[in-house]
Amino acid sequence: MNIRIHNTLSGKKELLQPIEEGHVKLYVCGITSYDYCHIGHARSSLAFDMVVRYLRYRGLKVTFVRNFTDIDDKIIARANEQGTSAEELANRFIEEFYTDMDALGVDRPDIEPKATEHIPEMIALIEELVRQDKAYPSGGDVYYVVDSFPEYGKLSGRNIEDMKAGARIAVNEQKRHPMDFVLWKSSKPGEPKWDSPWGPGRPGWHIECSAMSKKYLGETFDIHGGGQDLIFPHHENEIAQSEGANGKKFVNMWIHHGFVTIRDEKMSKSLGNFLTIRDILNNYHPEILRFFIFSTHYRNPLDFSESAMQDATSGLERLYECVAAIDELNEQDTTDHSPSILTDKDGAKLGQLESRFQQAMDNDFNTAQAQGVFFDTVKTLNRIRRQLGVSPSSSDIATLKKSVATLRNLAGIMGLLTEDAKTFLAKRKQEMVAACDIDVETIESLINERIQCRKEKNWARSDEIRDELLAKNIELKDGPDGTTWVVRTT
RNA sequence: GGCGGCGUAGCCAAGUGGCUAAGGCAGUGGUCUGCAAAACCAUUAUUCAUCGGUUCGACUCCGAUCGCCGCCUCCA
Repeated sequence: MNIRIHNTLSGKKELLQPIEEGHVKLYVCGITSYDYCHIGHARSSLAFDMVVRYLRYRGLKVTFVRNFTDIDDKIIARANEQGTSAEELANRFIEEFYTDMDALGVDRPDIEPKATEHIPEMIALIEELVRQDKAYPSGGDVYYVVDSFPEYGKLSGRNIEDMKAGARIAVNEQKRHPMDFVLWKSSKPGEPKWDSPWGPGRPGWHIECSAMSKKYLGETFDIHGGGQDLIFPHHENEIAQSEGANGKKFVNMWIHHGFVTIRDEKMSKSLGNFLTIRDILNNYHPEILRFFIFSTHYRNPLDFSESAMQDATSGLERLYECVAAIDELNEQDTTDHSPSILTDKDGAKLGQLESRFQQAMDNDFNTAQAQGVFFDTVKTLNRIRRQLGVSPSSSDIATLKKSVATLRNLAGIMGLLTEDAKTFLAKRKQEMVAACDIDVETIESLINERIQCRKEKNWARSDEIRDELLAKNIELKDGPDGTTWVVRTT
């Protein structure tokens, strides 16, 4: 096995070599639960869902931990706005998160720890840092001594002096050094609080991941992931905390995915270009969103637009059309006597489907390239299917069916082609007809009228019917087995 | 200002120094069709932002320039 992953720490692709043979330990930073999830969260969940599925498909055992940040300033502020408790608000949006994840078909991680359920572990870690003089209490808060960790900045490629020069850090009287960051925050009246050796308060944001990853995956583990915006300061601070306290390397490989943009700008509420997962799923099938997200490599920015989603729709339908057509081939109609029409080249192409897929995915989970392999295969399958005679060779049919089974299996790693193809297409068609100004009965009666006209060679009326339907976005297709119709998508 | 990334056909998007620069959408020609559509076949980048350098050989490595984006404050 030769899985190579881009490691943010080194800036290079490195061979995945789990510390424990055959067992990958993965920690991903989950959501802060104070609002509905947006399409960027969807990308994160889907990317790591794909990573885990692929590693398991490759025969590795994966322990996947993804946390919930269920206590922090934003949660407290939002709870106050809504006249509710931080706990109630956080739990409500965790439920909403699960609703979205289930709709997207994202598998649950093995362990989903919540920050509020690991306060003792965090306090223990902070105490250890204080004991080693790598942290100091100050006015009820506890701060990390950035100067105690010479490698501070190694993940994000910056150094303490440069950052001080950046001067975007507000001066805080409590801190000895402006880059020192908070491990424990004293609570103001009315805020949620836990007892600690430094008085009542709550944990700082970064400490939870250090504490929980240590508890569930150990002091050193294989992969830590998240969005690119977490590199600094979140992950940088996690490294400082964990390596400072444990005296060991924290994480071997760091995976960071890119952003989703809208009109080439990062989504933000102030710009009003903010789209939630449920906004998208109201208009698009979850597999279309998955197809779109996996059409670009996970580290690249991904620009959301209606037209990009339309492309994704066309692409996914093309895959499903191919699968549906081959599903429909009847093995009863075959004969062992007919010669195979497969060329050596066709056979080779189909035979290489899985290895080409693996080659793409082994190379830093290149889903875009893997999708290319799917389409390449579909092209071959379509061509062969089209060339089949009335009584095709049973071995050819078997080859087609086997290829489709493989295709489905591999696409399933990205959560694609998971539905029955015929059902998927029929459902799509139904939804689209609903959006048209015409019903199925009318369409079919017009088609029947047209069939009659065509028999009588009344082309004028025949074309008139076709144009009439086309005006309502219904497109007719005259095939050897009669006339079928589709809803036009433009 | 510091750090990181990106710039490949009309659009989207792969490309792990050397074999034909994947694939999708759109376009064009053909097969099919009464004519179409769909499907299938063929075709569409002598060239990878620009300029230099390393090399027998660079889209791929190095440097500079231009343009775009992100992080440096909560952020997927």
